[in-house]
Amino acid sequence: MSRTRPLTPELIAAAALEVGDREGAKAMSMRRIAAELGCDPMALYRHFADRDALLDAVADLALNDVPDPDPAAGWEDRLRHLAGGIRSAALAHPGIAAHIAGRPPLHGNGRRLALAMITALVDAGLSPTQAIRTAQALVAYLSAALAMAVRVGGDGRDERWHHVNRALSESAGQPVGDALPPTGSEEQFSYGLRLLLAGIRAEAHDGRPRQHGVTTAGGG
Amino acid sequence: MSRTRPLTPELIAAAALEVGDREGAKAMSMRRIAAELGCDPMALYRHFADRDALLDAVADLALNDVPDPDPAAGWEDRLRHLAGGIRSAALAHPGIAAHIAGRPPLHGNGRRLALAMITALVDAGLSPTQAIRTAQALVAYLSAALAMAVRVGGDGRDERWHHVNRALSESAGQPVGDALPPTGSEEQFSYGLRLLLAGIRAEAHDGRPRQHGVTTAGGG
DNA sequence: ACCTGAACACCGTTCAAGT
DNA sequence: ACCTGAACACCGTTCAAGT
Repeated sequence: MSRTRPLTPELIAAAALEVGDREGAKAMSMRRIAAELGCDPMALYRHFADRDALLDAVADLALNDVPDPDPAAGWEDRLRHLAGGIRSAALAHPGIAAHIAGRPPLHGNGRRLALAMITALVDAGLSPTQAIRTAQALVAYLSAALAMAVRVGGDGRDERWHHVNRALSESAGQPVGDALPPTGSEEQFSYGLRLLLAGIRAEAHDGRPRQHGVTTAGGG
Repeated sequence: MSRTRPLTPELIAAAALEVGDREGAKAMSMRRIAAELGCDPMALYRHFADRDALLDAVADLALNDVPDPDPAAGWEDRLRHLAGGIRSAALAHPGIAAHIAGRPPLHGNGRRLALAMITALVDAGLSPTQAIRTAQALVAYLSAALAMAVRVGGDGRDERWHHVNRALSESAGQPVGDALPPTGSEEQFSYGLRLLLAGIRAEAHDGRPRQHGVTTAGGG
């Protein structure tokens, strides 16, 4: 296509993302991406060490759309907005969602968002060390929850998580049926996030002079 | 090797797990597994619909070693033992850990362990619906945390998560350095689990007549 | 010196040919 | 009827040959 411009990492990542959005995660092959750009597959290796490095860049590009949280908002709201924004990005680019997942937020947007999380956690009252550990736990949860969400909602080909709900609810002694929000839903996602936020509140109160009670005052 | 026996799903899964343990996740190809068994690659398709189905069986086999928790123990200890057991299984079979991760616990050991989780959560005071939603959140956290742990500890080839700690702690304003337990460590894993357990306690108390206080009485 | 593309060593899976 | 393996349509990456 754009054989005029001189082929930057950004151009390559954008082409790869488009291929992924259009044809799914495993269509993002070096050969397929090169074809999209109208260049030799080997030309990509001049800008990325290997396929893994290229996918890092694609995952980061997909996070461009996630805004920084409003600094005036409370720490819980900021974390919720970050999580929601990352969820939206993952659902907007299901092809790359699994990669957003597993990759360490070393550069660019990943780093930006991880730092925003840590800032919010420090504001919650955690020490820097606690904040980083907590951010890692949050990233872990987000990763897998979004991978599940995309699998289920993506193109409908993986309904197996729905079966889990059904099978488990039967075995649990009570037929829960449709009362249970489907795996990958916004509601299921927020539920897990709420558990973590409650845990963070507890952690924050532990290291400080005891507040007057366990409360949800800061929450939304 | 064992060309005598008639090639069951179990035999195939065992051979695949051995290949994965010995040569890593991406060595578990249909062709390589067939070679290990001394049979035609196509013979595997008589027992599994496709590679994905075979890997489901391998992931489940890897969970054979995870024991049921002591039913006499408190619900928190049971959850901790389940999480610890799954962590051990993942570290014992790093080749398959990423697959233990993403797969719905529909059958066999996955289902067994998911039910044990749900039972513990119901004993914690959650409704069946809450218990299932919480179990999904726990599975999400376990998945990604173990995938990280294996990536870092596996064969040393992915140290990037360590760099995250270093980079983030610098940016967070304070050099945290070695005070921070490494990503993938037992300590980091337990920290995230602790956050979730605290969240579960809060959730359990919400729906019921208020206990006399927030306590860790049931914990270890 | 830089770039290219043929070649290497693989894949998962289909399907027609063998027993 | 059952099983086999050649063949199809791909991979990521190396490396020697071209400009």
